[in-house]
Amino acid sequence: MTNQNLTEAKELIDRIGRMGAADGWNGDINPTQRAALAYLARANRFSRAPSHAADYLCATRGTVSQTLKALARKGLIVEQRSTTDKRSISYAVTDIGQHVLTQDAALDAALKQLPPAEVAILNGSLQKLVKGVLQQRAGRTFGLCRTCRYHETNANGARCALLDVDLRPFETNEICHEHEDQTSLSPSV
Amino acid sequence: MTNQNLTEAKELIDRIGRMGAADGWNGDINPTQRAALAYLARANRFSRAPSHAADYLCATRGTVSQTLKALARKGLIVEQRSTTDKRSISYAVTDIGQHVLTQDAALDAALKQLPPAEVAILNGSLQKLVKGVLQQRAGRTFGLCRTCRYHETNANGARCALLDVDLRPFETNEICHEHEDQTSLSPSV
DNA sequence: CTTTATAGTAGCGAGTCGCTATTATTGCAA
DNA sequence: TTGCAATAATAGCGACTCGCTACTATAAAG
Repeated sequence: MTNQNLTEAKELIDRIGRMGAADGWNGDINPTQRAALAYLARANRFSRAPSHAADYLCATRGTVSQTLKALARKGLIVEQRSTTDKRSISYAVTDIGQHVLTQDAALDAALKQLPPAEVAILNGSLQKLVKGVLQQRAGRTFGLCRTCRYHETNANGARCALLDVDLRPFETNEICHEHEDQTSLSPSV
Repeated sequence: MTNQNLTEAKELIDRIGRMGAADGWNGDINPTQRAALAYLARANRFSRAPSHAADYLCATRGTVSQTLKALARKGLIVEQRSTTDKRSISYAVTDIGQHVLTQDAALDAALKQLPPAEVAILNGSLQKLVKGVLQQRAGRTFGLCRTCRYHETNANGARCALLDVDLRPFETNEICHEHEDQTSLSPSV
């Protein structure tokens, strides 16, 4: 029956995701656009390019490029061209975009009905799953800045040892495209 | 920080679902078609109509109608018109369709890496979430036949008290569109 | 024997999605 | 310094999803 459980888990994940998607058609945007918007809202200033969003969303750059252009057209994000590298673009979420993000519904409510402790356990299992899938497709982890191997604290506050920049306090709670786990060194499986 | 946990849970669910979707582009079909195919493979003979799949997949009948036609075009399912009700159609998964379904990959492997006990707990939480969302959108539960309020055992074996038909043993492990929880009688919330 | 409800579908418009070019730009190396 | 491979983003294609509004059968209820 363990195999039955695996099948069921897979179906449940798919189904709950699909419900979240059906739920995400609110507020003039579609589920994919909502996911991209949510990513940008949670990503730090080094991780708001189309290619980063594509990595996170497990889609191609071409697809994400279209999605972001649609969001920009609707005024939910704004393009910010880099001065140092003229190829790259960073998108910032506007106030309207932030507001649209708050209009979630069903899944939020369902989560609130679960005991906080259970949500924590659920998070743990889901994180393991994400990590497991990531391992196979050689994807990036996109963890919180402060949980990264390159995160340091010094006299000024926080610092990223990889990019060699100081970090504002709030930034350490954002998602980073360069994130790498501290607990590595398990050579494979 | 409990609010942080809720946001994270939502993001994780979305992300793992999206990974599963990206994963589902294997074998000449897209993720939606795979989901519909998987549903038909798990549904009992009373639950394989377009409208039932639409209910399960949280999509409109129109959309699902197209998806099923695409699957039929590819030979993964076959149309079976009902003789009693000439309006309704039931789809059956072909051998080829069954074979395509086995070609999953990343998510399956990641699930296998989790301890079975953790998978069981995960299932429990996800089921509660699904139930919670369903409650809000007044959707059907689509549980296993044998866990239904109308499931009975008699001299012949199993029976459905709602549809008043005898059931073959394997059918009690299939998903049913008419499924209703036994533990009801909580008038609302 | 008409309403009224139900099951499935067609067609529309916007958009996703993988794919293959294509255009800028950057960085490295001869 | 010129040349060229890598990188970032995008355009365009074809198949498809998706919500939506009709629309056609058929079935059931009055």
